[in-house]
Amino acid sequence: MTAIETPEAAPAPSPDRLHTPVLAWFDQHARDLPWRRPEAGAWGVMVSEFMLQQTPVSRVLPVYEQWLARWPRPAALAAEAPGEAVRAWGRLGYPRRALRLHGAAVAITERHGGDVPSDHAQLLALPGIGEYTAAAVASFAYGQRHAVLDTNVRRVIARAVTGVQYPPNATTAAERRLARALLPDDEARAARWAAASMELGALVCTARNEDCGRCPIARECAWRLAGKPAHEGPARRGQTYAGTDRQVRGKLLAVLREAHGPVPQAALDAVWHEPVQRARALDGLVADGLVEPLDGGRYRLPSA
DNA sequence: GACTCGTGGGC
DNA sequence: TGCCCAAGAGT
Repeated sequence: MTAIETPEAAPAPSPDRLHTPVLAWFDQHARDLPWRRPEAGAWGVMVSEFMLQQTPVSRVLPVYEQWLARWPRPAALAAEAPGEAVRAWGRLGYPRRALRLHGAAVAITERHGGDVPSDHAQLLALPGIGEYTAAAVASFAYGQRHAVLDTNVRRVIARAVTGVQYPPNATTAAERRLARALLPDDEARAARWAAASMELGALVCTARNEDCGRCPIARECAWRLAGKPAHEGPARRGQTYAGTDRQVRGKLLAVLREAHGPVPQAALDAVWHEPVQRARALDGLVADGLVEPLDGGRYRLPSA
């Protein structure tokens, strides 16, 4: 019978064949980021993780430095008005993160004696900390063994192991299982692997224009061995922005951030022409606790 | 699960 | 130039 050459899925590489090259690559190419230095401590790691949610490193760097200089410990931030956190957040985006980081600092001060907890469940219970951030802090700050599944790691696993270009839209149980199975047994090595696989996704195995020529596991990569087939299925949801409530909220909050005191309604009305959407956006900011209404139609960042 | 929630830079 | 993306969390 005639053998027909059909594209066949490459076998998934064993974990050991991935760990050593990726860890060696990380030794040589890891960026020197301030939150990776020993003096950052768990608080520095935690602050960086909040800021890095959906935000590029280059934009986080300056804000991170100012933040840690001003609030070197959770208790220092907890003693401030939440509006100060929102103001210091600047233009990082998603300002509810600032509010949650402040709330987490308050909770750490009240419940944990001012020290960032090392326990995964206690981290997860803090505002603004979800599955990823809890694992990241426990792993990066405390050297624990956790699957740290961020967008970079998910993409690396999707390609190197599963053999597809992109991971699913939302994290699946299968991905969690796979990530756990890939974790080195040794705790310190597992923590190192978490950081290394994330860095590989950030620097080499990027969403677009991946650089397989610099990839330490190119020879093991199931996706590359399969001929790098294009992503199948529905396109991932694009994020529209222009004209949305988010844009209006951003404009409103920018005015309040830059004003050091109550702002009259008229100053807010000036940033968006359409009154219904403008009012809805402002209501949303108030409901979120990002804006505090005062008497006389004035507004300011939250004082408490 | 589907949506919302900012901002800016790279291609 | 527009579109895509960036260390997610909460509802």
